[in-house]
Amino acid sequence: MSGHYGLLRMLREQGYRLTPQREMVILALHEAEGHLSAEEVYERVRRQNPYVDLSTVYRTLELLREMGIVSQCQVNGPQALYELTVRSPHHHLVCRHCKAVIDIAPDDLSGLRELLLERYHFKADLEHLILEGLCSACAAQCEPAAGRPALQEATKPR
Amino acid sequence: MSGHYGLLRMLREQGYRLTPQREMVILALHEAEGHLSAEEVYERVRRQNPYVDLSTVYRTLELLREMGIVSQCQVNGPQALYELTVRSPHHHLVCRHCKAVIDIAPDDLSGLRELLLERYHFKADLEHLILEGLCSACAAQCEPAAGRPALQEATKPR
DNA sequence: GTGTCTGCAAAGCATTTGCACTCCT
DNA sequence: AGGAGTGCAAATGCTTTGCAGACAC
Repeated sequence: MSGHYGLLRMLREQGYRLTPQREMVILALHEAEGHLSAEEVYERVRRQNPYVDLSTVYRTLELLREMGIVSQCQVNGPQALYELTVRSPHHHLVCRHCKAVIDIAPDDLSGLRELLLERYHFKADLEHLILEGLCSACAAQCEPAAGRPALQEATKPR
Repeated sequence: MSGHYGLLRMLREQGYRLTPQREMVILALHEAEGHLSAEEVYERVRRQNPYVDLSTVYRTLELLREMGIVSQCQVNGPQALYELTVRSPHHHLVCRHCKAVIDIAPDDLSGLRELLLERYHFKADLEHLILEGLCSACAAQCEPAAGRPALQEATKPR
């Protein structure tokens, strides 16, 4: 797919109005590299037209999500992140301690996908996977010894 | 595993204080069948001691989450849900079409765990994994042809 | 005794909503 | 013309935080 015009047409075809605000939101998502928060979409839209309101951005993102044009995910914290669903697959490892996000290659999950397909005949949607755990730094800091679930050294009580 | 006493001991061993509030939070989670929201933990704790504060529940849940005793997930809406990680390991494949839940063996994920550890030095918490996708029946039924899940027919503009 | 932990109250943040006006169709 | 869509402002809901006092150690 070349541009965002197809997405704009989809709005029309489904009976929604094609407003400048909606076009700017779609364009912002289209030009973005990765995920954007509602606030980030808002900022990008504002550069084009400072009179657009944040609530309009939220309403538009919700509309696009319902239509399946946009996917929404919660990576860290309360803030939802949005992205065009036409984007290529990507996966994240999120450290439960320092909150770092590590991107991993899609190929690293192909083994799991095949295993689930062969053994359970299950077609897993691994297009947008988020796995929690400990990054190397936090693991070294928290689990110098072998213990299964536990932290060994006291992380300093706050 | 008999009770929640081991978890209480873990707090002590890691240098945290063992308070009645923390004990009640752990007990509430231990007695719960599945996931609980912070508010639900709060209500259960309140039945034992009406003077406990909601903020204490939040602080305790955050502490337990950092320690890996509790897992946190966002299922629907903004509200986070909590659960003891010892409940696990339970892995599920959830069909996005028929909602069927398929349990899978923990061993099936050991390959992925090792891969993430070797390649990214990331200690993944795979104790409680939920993967979405299509079960064999629905896959045959729904996607004989192309990939993307199609958009629905025009939902009526509100 | 010491410093962590708690209750209380208030703030913070992301998101939603009511309403009158705008403007796409 | 008419109603979907918007801007504005205020509200909502969940979660966090500052602080003084309480209590586990």
